[in-house]
Amino acid sequence: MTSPVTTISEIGKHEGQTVTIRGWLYNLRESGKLLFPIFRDGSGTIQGVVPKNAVPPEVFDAVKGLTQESSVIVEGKVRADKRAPGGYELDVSNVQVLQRVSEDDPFPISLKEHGVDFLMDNRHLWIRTPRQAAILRTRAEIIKAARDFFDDRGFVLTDAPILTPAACEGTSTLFPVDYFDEQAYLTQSGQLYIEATAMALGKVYSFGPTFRAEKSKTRRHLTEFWMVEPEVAYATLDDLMDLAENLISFLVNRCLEKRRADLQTMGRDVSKLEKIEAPFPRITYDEAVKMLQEGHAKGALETKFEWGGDLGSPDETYLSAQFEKPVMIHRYPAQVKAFYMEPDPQRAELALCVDVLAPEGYGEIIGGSQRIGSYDLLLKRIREHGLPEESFKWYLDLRKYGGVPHGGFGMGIERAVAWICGLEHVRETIPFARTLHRLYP
RNA sequence: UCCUCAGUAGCUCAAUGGCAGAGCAUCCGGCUGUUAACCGGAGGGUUGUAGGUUCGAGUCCUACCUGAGGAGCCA
Repeated sequence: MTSPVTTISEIGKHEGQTVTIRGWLYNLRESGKLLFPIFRDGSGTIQGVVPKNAVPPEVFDAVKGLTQESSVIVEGKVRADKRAPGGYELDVSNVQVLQRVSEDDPFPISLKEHGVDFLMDNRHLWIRTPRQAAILRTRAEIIKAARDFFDDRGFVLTDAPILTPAACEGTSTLFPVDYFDEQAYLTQSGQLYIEATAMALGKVYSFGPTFRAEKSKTRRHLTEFWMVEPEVAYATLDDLMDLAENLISFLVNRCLEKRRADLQTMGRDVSKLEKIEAPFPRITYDEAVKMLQEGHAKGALETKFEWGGDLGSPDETYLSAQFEKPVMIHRYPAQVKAFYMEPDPQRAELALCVDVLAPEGYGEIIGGSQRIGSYDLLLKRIREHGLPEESFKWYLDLRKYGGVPHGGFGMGIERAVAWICGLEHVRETIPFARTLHRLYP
């Protein structure tokens, strides 16, 4: 085949020309002496047309009865057709079958419905389907957009180690690993390390995987997930909220601009995304408590929320349902938050922190805070939380040598993707999800 | 760890305590505009595992295994 190779997503540029597509057979419809193979190549799908009286007999025979997901190189003429979902069809002139899938062991993912367990056992094949491919392309777009956002604003990428000697926040469960003669753990946040790089470089961010051995079984949890974590020297809580809302607006706008067709493939209601523009509503924890208590009085919430506790999942869902945009809740009681958060100078019982809740019940996608600047207060908090002082010696050094106000936040990529794509579960947002009961494939 | 639900053909699901079934997939045949194509035919089963109740168990009981959704915790 001598015609130029192109991708299905670019095929409209070749209308009237003969081109070569390299991909797989997605589906085949036969109507006697007329065959309709649908090809996919990773960039999209296109229907081919193979009339028996218009092609060499060997081409017709190669397509007739061809099995789903057989790999093929196809040559044909691109023709605009109103009947085609993508606007174009391929009048096939030549086909080379690289590997024919056996009828004895057909491709397991049919075009009909399947259950979660079966699909996750076959995740390595499930990702070939148009919907999953659209999700993975959108995830890639969101990651690229997040990096563009920070790179273009003077942030330096400083990735944190994945193997760590101790917990970043004493509470969550860690995955232990043997590290020669020592015990190491997989990181659960890069935050403490990027506080160090922020003191070196000013504005920094990390992007990488994090691991939490929590026995959580919900649509929002993975044991291995990816975070983008910016950290900024001299930043205040208001600076962080500005940064968070601008980041999220940027990500959503990029997807609307570049991945609109994929969002439609997923069935996403894009009108809801089009409302996502900074600024976002900002409410204090005190105001959130008031709203939750009103919600309970109206019967929308089962339990009455009392000041002082952390927000539960139903509470977050209720609060986010009151707004069309993500809502930023700030100044939680210090007692329910991490040891490193700066107290509010106005009210010492509050922490200068913020959680960003995505709309439509997707829950917390960002959590951040101003960090403690004082050496003495940080040491006091480490002792209060019963953390091993020796492990945090380097972290305390950051306050000993030129401590400054600073802060940052972490955004969970999978939750952000799940919300933007409108998915039921975060397991579809990552190529190979790791959950409580799943380590295969 | 706790609560709830589920497990029957390769897949998705039916079956009042009384002969284990359908659609899709596969195979055979038909069809020149199909859109999860359609039409006709065929093959395909240790009903998650181990016990128990019963004349008789896919169905009822007990334990266990596996998975899902949720709580807690979190991004």
